[in-house]
Amino acid sequence: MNDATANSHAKILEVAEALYARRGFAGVGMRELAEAAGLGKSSLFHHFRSKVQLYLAVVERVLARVEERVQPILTAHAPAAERLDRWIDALVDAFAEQPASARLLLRALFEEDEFDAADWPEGQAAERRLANVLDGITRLLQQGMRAGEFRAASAPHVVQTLIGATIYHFASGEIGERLLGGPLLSAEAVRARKAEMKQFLHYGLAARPASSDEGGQS
Amino acid sequence: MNDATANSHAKILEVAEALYARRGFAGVGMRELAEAAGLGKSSLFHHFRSKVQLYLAVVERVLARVEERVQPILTAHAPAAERLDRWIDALVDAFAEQPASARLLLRALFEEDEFDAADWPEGQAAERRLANVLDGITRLLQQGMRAGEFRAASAPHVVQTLIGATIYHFASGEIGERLLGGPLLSAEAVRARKAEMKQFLHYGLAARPASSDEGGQS
DNA sequence: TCTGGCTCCGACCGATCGGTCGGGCGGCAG
DNA sequence: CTGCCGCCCGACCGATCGGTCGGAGCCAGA
Repeated sequence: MNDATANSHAKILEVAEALYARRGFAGVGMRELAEAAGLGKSSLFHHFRSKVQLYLAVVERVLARVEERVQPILTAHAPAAERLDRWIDALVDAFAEQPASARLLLRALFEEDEFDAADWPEGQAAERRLANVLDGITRLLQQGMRAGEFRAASAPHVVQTLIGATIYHFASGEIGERLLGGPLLSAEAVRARKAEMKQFLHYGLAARPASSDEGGQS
Repeated sequence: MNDATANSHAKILEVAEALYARRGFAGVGMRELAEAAGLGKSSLFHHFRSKVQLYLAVVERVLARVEERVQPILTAHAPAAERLDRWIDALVDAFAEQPASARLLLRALFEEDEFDAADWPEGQAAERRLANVLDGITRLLQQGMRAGEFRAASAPHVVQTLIGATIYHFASGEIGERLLGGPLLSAEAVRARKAEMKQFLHYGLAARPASSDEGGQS
């Protein structure tokens, strides 16, 4: 694979990521995509066997970037609670730097059955990456619960909310800014988001049972 | 409009909501939709002028259901903090009862430019509903801040996270259940979610700056 | 200079897209 | 019974869909 090939390949992925993030898999045609990449439509099929393969490659690339940021933290030498803090930092950073990723990922998570079972012979690469990330954070939670750092009952709940809120936040675009009354991506906003997430984390994971209203009020 | 017409109309909207929620606007064709509704394709165009109009009608119906649940609470006689609690309850209930709504709404929020500016002459009904809901919660926040019930700086942030996390949660389907290790929609899960959201709310809006980790632990 | 292998392209394929058209059918007012 | 009107349909339209094919241009090794 020489430079020209690699360049076209990368250019296609780049352009495709932007377009798929904006209008989704079904909403973007190969013609439009080719034109945006400065190629003929046939050339796309030289680099990727089919539209589905191209889309999966795009999703996989996004997940790979996230994984690369987030996964090394899991094995660090530190208490689970601190690793979880850093994990959140990394996740927020990853999305803040490339907000299109958040949109694409949000769509992709809900498009599973947009072409399910079909073609897609061994496109599991993307799925494997997603499973890696989810399994990683799940294991981290279990470690924290075993070590008594987290409240067992609500840990998955809290992290689920955390991930959802983060992805949603950076994907929300103008709607989010309208409610927020300010920019989503300024350095300050990113810092504020990290702080908010960590507060939520510590509150949700470490606080006393606090299950609504019964509690051991002796 | 006699009964038969009304029935077809409603049936179409119902079927369309389910399909659009699963595969998005561009992913569902009028043929498929007609077949699912038990009609000929031409008949769809008798009830709705175009595909875009049908889609907007579906989105508007979803937003109307949410608005209907959520809006009356704003004018109740109660402290802002309590109204916000009830607002969250209503939002969670609305999505929990019809989880397809959450998916559709999540997609719709990010599909604005899927057909932007185009056809769509006066389809603002959906947009108006959305603006109503967002303005309503924004006003409630302002009331709470003026009354000193909320911390002014972070209120919009917190509510943005709240809405995002709630929609994401109920839209997340199997991916969410995988991370959670259990069902999303059981009565217990819904209760737990409400509790979690309210905790987050009170912590985020009312607590002291709460710089992470000091705490009274002697 | 010839040759094999790449990257790329224009032209073309059958299928499907959103949308239109003319008419069939049934109930209801006259 | 007749005429009209609202609901529905099959057949059809041009445009676009994802994908294929044969070859043009180019560079490397002989």
